Amino acid sequence: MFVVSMPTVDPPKSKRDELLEIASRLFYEQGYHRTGVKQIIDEAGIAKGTFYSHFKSKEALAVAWLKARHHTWNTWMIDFLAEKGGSPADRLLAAFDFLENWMQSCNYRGCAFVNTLTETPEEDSPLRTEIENHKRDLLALIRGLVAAHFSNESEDEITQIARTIYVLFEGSLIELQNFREVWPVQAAREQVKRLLK
Amino acid sequence: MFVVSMPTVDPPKSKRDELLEIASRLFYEQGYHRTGVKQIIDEAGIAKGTFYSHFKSKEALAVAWLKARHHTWNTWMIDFLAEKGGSPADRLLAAFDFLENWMQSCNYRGCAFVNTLTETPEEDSPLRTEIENHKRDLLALIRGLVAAHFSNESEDEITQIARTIYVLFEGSLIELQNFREVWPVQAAREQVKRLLK
Amino acid sequence: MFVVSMPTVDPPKSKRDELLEIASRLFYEQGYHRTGVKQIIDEAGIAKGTFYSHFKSKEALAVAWLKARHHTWNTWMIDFLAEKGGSPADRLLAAFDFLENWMQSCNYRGCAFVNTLTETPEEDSPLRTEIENHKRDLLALIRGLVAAHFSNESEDEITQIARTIYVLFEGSLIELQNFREVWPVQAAREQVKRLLK
Amino acid sequence: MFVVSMPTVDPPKSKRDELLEIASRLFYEQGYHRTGVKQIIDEAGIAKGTFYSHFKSKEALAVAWLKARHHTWNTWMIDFLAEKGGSPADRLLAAFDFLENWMQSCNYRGCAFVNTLTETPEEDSPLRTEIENHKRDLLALIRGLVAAHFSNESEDEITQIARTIYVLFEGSLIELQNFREVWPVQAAREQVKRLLK
DNA sequence: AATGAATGAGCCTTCATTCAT
DNA sequence: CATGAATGAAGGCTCATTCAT
Repeated sequence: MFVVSMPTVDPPKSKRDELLEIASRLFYEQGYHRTGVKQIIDEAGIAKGTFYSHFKSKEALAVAWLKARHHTWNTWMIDFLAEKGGSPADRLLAAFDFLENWMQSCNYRGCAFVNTLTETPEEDSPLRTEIENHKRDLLALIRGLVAAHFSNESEDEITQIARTIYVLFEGSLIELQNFREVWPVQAAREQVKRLLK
Repeated sequence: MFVVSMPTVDPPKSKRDELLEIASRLFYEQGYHRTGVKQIIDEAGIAKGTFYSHFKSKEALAVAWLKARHHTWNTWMIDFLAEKGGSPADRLLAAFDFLENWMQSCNYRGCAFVNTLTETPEEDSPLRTEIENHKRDLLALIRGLVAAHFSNESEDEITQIARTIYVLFEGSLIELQNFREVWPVQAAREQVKRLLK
Repeated sequence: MFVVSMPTVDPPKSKRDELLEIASRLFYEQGYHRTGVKQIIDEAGIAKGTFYSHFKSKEALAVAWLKARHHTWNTWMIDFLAEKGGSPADRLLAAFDFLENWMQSCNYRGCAFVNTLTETPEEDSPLRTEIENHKRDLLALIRGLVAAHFSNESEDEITQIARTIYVLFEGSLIELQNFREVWPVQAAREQVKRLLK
Repeated sequence: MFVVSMPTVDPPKSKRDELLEIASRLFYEQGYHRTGVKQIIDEAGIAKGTFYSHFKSKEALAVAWLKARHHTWNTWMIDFLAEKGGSPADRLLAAFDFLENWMQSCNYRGCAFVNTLTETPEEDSPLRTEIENHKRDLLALIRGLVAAHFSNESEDEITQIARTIYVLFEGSLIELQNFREVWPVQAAREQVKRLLK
């Protein structure tokens, strides 16, 4: 069975990449605010100043993290969908399998973007921009698959269905985190199945 | 039109209540970790020691906050449903109207419980217990209305539908926070409408 | 074999006595500065104000503690000497047996008076007065036994021997605390044995 | 006459050394617990953060203090013995002269190691390790001189005598601190004189 | 007597960032 | 590029004591 797990990465080429990799792990596992610059540089074995020669601030690092994670996560999921499906409908359902598998990996801490969103009240924060972009792309991905599935439906109808699936996806994401049980994603997937008939 | 907004409260009877009120506002607006004890006591105009004679720790205060908010929020929503609906189905739909109204109130920062969840990786935190309790109660509320609507369906079917609606509710909650646009809740409500037919 | 241990005390008659008893235990086990008034009143189950109606300050409580301990400890040791000895010389040696037994009781934390001395740099502190009194009395006790043993020696000679034994006693006290081994007191006792020949 | 006093030190090379020097003085004069990090940094004229870039904790600073003092104090005493004596026996007696001189220096506050011992009930504290090491070395120093003096005695006998002298030394140390009078060390020295005959 | 809220200075430690070297 | 000392506000929390009730 295909198991969702972060692909192991090659040894990072640069100090910057190494910092990014360390920060990615810590930001995800502990959250943005709970992770201090000190911890990052300690784990990287570099000096304070070096850190700031690579990133102008902790926030800038977090932006880089979200940008990178956007790419990684998308690749990760799209590869999973390709592995599983089949038809657009199969792929849409596979997105929820992806979620279920991910949640069952030991370190599941929810969605990095949602977690960062709730930690960031300021609407004009650059972090919020990354988060919105990521989620818009996810919605667009879903919409693409819905459009391929329902080739005869109106644009509006397709948008509506895509949004519904998206909301189900996001709701699953957060409730898996809350309850650490699989029923939220299973309920969501069943509903999507019905939607795609 | 009925507008969702926190009912104004009477002048607090005790310093403890005042602290709780101030903390509630700050925790909600800024998040748990971004709000310092210093800020709370400054706004309350009291000394550090006084704070700790009322609450044994910042975390204990946050637990008290979530417990109180659980009650306030439930009352708030249940009153809204009573105002609007009618039938159990109407009430279920009204829950999403509630969400839409709430989101349009100027200070919407999402769900206090979800926000605190993502700030709290430790699964054994007392905060997590409050969060889970709150969400379980919300799910139970929804399930009660679904059961009243579908009196002929099996228990399993009712559970399944309730869970779906719950996931749609939670997904709306978070996406309203992300996009500050109403479409997520509208898509969710439309889906619920279909589910209840 | 006779074992040194604090005699169990009757249930305290007054709140004051109870406070004193609790504080005695905590001051001895944790030291004077490490023991807070809060901990004392918590263990006593009384309010802050009540504490200060019984003792005008934490220092006053400590003075009361040392005064009481002076009496308790003296009784404790003198009873032990009476049990053991015999001749004045036997009693002097028994003082070191007393030390050895005491040290082997699980909670040995050294001499309360010496510990408080080292925690109290201010020479004019009321605590220092109690400490000095206690030690002067101990020296006097030893001198009395030495005088009884060496009835033909000059006053000066007796004083000199008493002081030597006293210094050996004090040195044992502190080194038992440091090494948690019995050799310091055994070496001291052997020396006293020779001195008394 | 040779007077015992801390040799004046060159202007410290580094901030770290300066901090250590200031802390050494304060820890000795006021005790470990009564000396706050705040006071240390105020006297050093540096910021809080700077302190913690040099020492990871107050306890780590205290360990550094005891390590340095171990070295300083040993040098101090050994130099004194070299200055005075002569034969091993002379040196052993000179150790008590050292004590007497030291005590008469205005700031005598007893032995830093003994003082810290009584402030530190936790047997597994890193401070306790330093204290034990220091005292073991002192005992070894005494034993070396005793062995040189009594070249014909058995190892056991030498150990026994060394321990006795050590206990006399420690007893003097603490009683000089208690009474601020010279008789304890004089009594001890007389006894040592007899022991070495 | 007894309560416990109130004080405010103090506790040790961490924060993100800067800058001279 | 890299270092790491320096900043100073802020982190959560405890201290001994007072005082109105």
